[in-house]
Amino acid sequence: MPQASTYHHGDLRAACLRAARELLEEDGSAALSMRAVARRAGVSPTAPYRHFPDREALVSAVAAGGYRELAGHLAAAHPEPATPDELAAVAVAYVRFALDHPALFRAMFAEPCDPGNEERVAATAAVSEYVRGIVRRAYPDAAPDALSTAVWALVHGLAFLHLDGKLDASTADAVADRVRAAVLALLGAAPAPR
Amino acid sequence: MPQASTYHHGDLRAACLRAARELLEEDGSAALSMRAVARRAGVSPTAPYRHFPDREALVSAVAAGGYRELAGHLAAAHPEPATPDELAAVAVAYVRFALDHPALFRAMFAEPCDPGNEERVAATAAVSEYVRGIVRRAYPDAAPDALSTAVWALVHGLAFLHLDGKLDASTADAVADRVRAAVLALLGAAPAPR
DNA sequence: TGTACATCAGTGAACGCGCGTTCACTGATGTAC
DNA sequence: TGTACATCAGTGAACGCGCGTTCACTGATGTAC
Repeated sequence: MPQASTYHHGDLRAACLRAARELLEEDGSAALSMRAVARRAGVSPTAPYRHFPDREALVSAVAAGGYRELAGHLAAAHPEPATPDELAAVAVAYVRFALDHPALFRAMFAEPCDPGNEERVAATAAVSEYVRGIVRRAYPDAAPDALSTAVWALVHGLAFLHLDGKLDASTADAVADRVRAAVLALLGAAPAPR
Repeated sequence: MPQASTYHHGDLRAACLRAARELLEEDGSAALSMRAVARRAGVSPTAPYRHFPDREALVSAVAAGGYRELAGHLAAAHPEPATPDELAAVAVAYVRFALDHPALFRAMFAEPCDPGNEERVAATAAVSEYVRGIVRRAYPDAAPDALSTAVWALVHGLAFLHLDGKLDASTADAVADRVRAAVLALLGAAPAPR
């Protein structure tokens, strides 16, 4: 590292993404800026333009990474949820992810999103497919579109209401209990768990 | 209007709120700025500071107005929803409001919101109380907290998923159908409609 | 193996922008006598 | 009714900021002969 020729960074693209993530983690209400990312990556303000045509592209790439991470996090909560209880555990994980990474979550969902960015569109579709898969397995007899849309919206709404301070998010336990209770209130009596 | 002494505006506070609303309606992804509001109100950039101590105060006031408007819009959809169908109609109205006033809706829910603003806190509480009241009336035997949280989250999630382009919002009918189907999928078989 | 040269990935100065907010000010209004 | 004066609601210049993006550039790398 000392005498390393520092002029060519080596992997600035990855470094930018890492820097962006760090900035989002540090300031939960930060909006990403090219300059801040460059600064954090230790590089001139314009260097990132070698790797991202514009700000939108950077944000989309960060968001896409976030979707993948979220998917992993959900799968870790329960690989194949089938009962309402197991679905509730996945719901808790979704909301937890949002609260643990608020700025990232906002970048993923609340920034006006460029539908032309393929990576991003694909990553969003993957999340939506994942939810649909879960719901279909758990409720094979229900209308899959309506029910999976509803489940995603329910969980997503819980995430944002907590994130935006409309529901108290001060302790993790209280959040988890509330999310579980909400999911069970609607799903506990829902169409024929297998 | 010609010879009116224009120096003293008369009711600049209200004019600022009106201007802010107009700006939000015109650019669905606009973030409010003091200067833009002043410009729109036809007044010097600093005049609004006579009426709002800072930007946050202006935004909160606008948001509070939005909550009241939303409440009226929901009540207009159905004054006393009791069946799942009637609840679905209110849900459609909620999502419709979000899509018809995207920037306002974001200002209401997605801006990091100052919990010190009493007007705003009260207006939020009113929305939440309204939902609770509806749910309690429709499902008197259910746990009211869990169920009303769930219903609000479901509807709120539907609103944001459409708003942020994760669900197709290109035609009003498709949105209404999807919202209705989602609500009925979860509520149709839910605890004992009265 | 050595050299010429194209390519690539950075730099740094500069552009023009809009913003929130402060400050000293001034024109209009209303109240007390 | 008329006048002096306090108060109020505006103005306009200025501050310092960070931003996205462009441009001409330069240092490092790798390839062809």
